[in-house]
Amino acid sequence: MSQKRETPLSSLSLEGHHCSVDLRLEKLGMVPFFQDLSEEQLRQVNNKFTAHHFSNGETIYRQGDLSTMLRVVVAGNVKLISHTLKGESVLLDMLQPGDFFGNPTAGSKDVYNETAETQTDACILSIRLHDFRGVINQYPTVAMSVLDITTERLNESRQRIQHLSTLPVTKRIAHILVTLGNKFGEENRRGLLIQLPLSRKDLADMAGTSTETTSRVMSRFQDDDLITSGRQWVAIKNKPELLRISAES
Amino acid sequence: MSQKRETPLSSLSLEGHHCSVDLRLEKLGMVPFFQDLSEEQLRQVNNKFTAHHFSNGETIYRQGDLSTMLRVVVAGNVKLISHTLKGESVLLDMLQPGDFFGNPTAGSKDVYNETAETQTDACILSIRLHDFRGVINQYPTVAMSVLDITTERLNESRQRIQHLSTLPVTKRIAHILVTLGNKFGEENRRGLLIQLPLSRKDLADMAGTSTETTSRVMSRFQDDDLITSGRQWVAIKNKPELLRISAES
DNA sequence: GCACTAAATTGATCCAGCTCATTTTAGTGC
DNA sequence: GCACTAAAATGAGCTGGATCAATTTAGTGC
Repeated sequence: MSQKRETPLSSLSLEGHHCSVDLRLEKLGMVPFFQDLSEEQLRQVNNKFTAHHFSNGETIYRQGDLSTMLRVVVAGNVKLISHTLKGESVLLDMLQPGDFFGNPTAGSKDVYNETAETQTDACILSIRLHDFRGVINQYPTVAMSVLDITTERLNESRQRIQHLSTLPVTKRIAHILVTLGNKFGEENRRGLLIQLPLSRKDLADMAGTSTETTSRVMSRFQDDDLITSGRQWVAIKNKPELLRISAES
Repeated sequence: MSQKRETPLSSLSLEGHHCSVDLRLEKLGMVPFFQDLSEEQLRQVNNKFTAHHFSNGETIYRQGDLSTMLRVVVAGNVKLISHTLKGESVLLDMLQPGDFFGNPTAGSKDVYNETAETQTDACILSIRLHDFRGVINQYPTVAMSVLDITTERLNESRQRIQHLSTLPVTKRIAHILVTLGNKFGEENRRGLLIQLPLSRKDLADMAGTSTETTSRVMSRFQDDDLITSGRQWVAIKNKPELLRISAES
């Protein structure tokens, strides 16, 4: 494990055995919507889940696949991407341990309308939708919690619509950086490092713009000493100023 | 009621008394997420609701107001608008009888992050969030149904993000027209009339573009005989072609 | 039928951001 | 330390759609 690493990102180096039954129960209790369950209840729910390890860059499911499972990130990061007919991609969400993904209420004929791809090595739990529906029916607090999270995501999504409709690229990117900093940031000698492989392309797909434009904006931010960045990583040096930029009229 | 009406839109002409207790119970059973309840259960739930009549153009609540109620459209149309700092508006959703709005899981300190405004005369039912939470806990099928609808809205919202990020204005507008046609369309001698006051500004706020551009696009569609339109109304004459335009590569 | 008004249209100009093409560089493996 | 490669940066030119300004028109009230 003494290979030279220049990236400031800490590697997960998740081995297969890290994604085992042992880890599951412990982690499942950390998932927001299972937090209110008792140990016994948790153990029951846990039995319905299976764990899988994915390497960096693997596809978990593809847009258009039949939606049969609900999944939960236990370790690592997952990105949800929606692909256009002509191959452009839109990055819908970046997930963290504890986040669920897949359609919680899909019927037997529904398909995923996005592709899920690991952004690091990752450990993912899956439960069959049928079983999850059972859990929801049995534990109202779980249902409430899932509804909570989904509503929150809807609100975020609507905010993004607003930004795409009304803000110029610079502000959109500034806002995205601040959001990512809040969600994935880790204080560090370089500043607030976004602990996540994050390319210009990823940012562009989040901001709804081209990589070139993203690169130009990032260069400007770097010149103004608001960020530092290298390949696939970004650290925020001046969050207040970025926030100001994203919100100024 | 024999006033001259040139608009092809049928007016609701909803009087106050149309929005009364009498109407409530009947309508409440039509709301998707109460469909599975028995008559007795429905009556109980019904007691928690209060009915209000709003005239065309009234504001039901404002972005930033404390979120205390969940609301359901019984009659008429409601639009959800998000306002920018500098007064631009984004039309988030157009609601129909049966649709709920307001934040179903808001905590005691949450605020609405959009403004709700009637687009016609309207009858609206309200339930206190606390009471609604009770209903959800008591009836898992209601919780499931609300989750269902919220998930569906999230998916729609994400599709819109994709369109804003990747499609040119013409295709976005074509797609919006088809969607509105499917949701609010009524066959008519003019074609598929969108039964809803719908200005160029409304369309522009949905498509994330300017009224002028929207007007130009609509003029082109009219020249190509895809639509007919007047003030605040649009009828679709060739849906297949609009659909083709919205999806072509 | 006529006058009135807000909605819609149309015109002209401009620029933010896209596209295409090329060069530079950060990070890795050896 | 050096070579290699994919990511990032940069340049130049072009265009979709915004903006500003003026005109037309649909629908209503009288």
